[in-house]
Amino acid sequence: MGNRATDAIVQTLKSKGLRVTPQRYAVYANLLGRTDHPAVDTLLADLNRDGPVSSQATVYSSLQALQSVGLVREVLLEEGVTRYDANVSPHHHFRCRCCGQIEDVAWDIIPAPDFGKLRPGLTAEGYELTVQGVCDRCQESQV
Amino acid sequence: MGNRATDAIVQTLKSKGLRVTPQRYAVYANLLGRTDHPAVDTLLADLNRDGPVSSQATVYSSLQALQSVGLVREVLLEEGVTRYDANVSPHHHFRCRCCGQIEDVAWDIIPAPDFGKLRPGLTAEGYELTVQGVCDRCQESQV
DNA sequence: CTTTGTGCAAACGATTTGCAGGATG
DNA sequence: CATCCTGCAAATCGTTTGCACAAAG
Repeated sequence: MGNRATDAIVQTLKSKGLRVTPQRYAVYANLLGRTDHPAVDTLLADLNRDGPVSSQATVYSSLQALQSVGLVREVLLEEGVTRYDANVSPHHHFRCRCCGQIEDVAWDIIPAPDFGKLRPGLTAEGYELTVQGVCDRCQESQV
Repeated sequence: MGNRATDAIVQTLKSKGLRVTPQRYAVYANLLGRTDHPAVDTLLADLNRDGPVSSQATVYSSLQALQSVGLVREVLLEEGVTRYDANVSPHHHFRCRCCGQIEDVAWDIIPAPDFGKLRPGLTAEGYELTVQGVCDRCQESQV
């Protein structure tokens, strides 16, 4: 196809020193196109929906490669599963306690923490907020 | 021994409708006595330091029972491990990126989030901040 | 052509489960 | 004494690893 978006992804991967393979490309492109921070099994199923694209082990290794160059980050909000996010700019997360769905929350929902209140000796480097609640879909089905 | 602290723990367990067993008591008492939010293997090793007190499966089931009545909560800050916390009053967490150590952070390090900035449809019920950084011990050993 | 990635299957570690015997209320 | 808990071992689930073959630069 050679369209702009495709090229941009290829360039990004190359600029980070990653070899561009169909599998790695597919993982990154898929993650960029969604904001629900999928776990590996979800991601893999989506990739292979129309014919085989990648294997489980390769998805794990692709994610590790992408993560090591800062194109992808892990999101830990659920027991037993690691989710992945291609949005590496700072943001918070909302998690629905019914369906487990996760979505992004604007960075300015809180001001910067007052790190002066940390115990002396601790050096803060970053922070992230997790909001728990109920999403609209679950709210309806509950009533 | 029948001292005050012991009785208080027994009363707490009973008041929540939990049967008081030596194993369950040991798990809860141990968690109450520490603030490092141990994982199950750590907790189990500590319990059985001086002779056998409980088994792995029982620790898991005790934690589940304690959690279901709100005496204990899970803490998810690390890949692959679930940690447990007997401090159920609201507080945030600090995690050292070097040693993985976790400690509590005062609730008032941030003001309440501006939930008006959430996407319409989301109902917030709670929130929690995670601060990442380096602890004093790691800072020294790094230099 | 040299290096790195892929994919299969086996290995692994944390957690869960089935079940027989034992303790609790 | 009926109910629930314990502990062992086997099962499960997400993730990692070893290795032979294939692809990328």
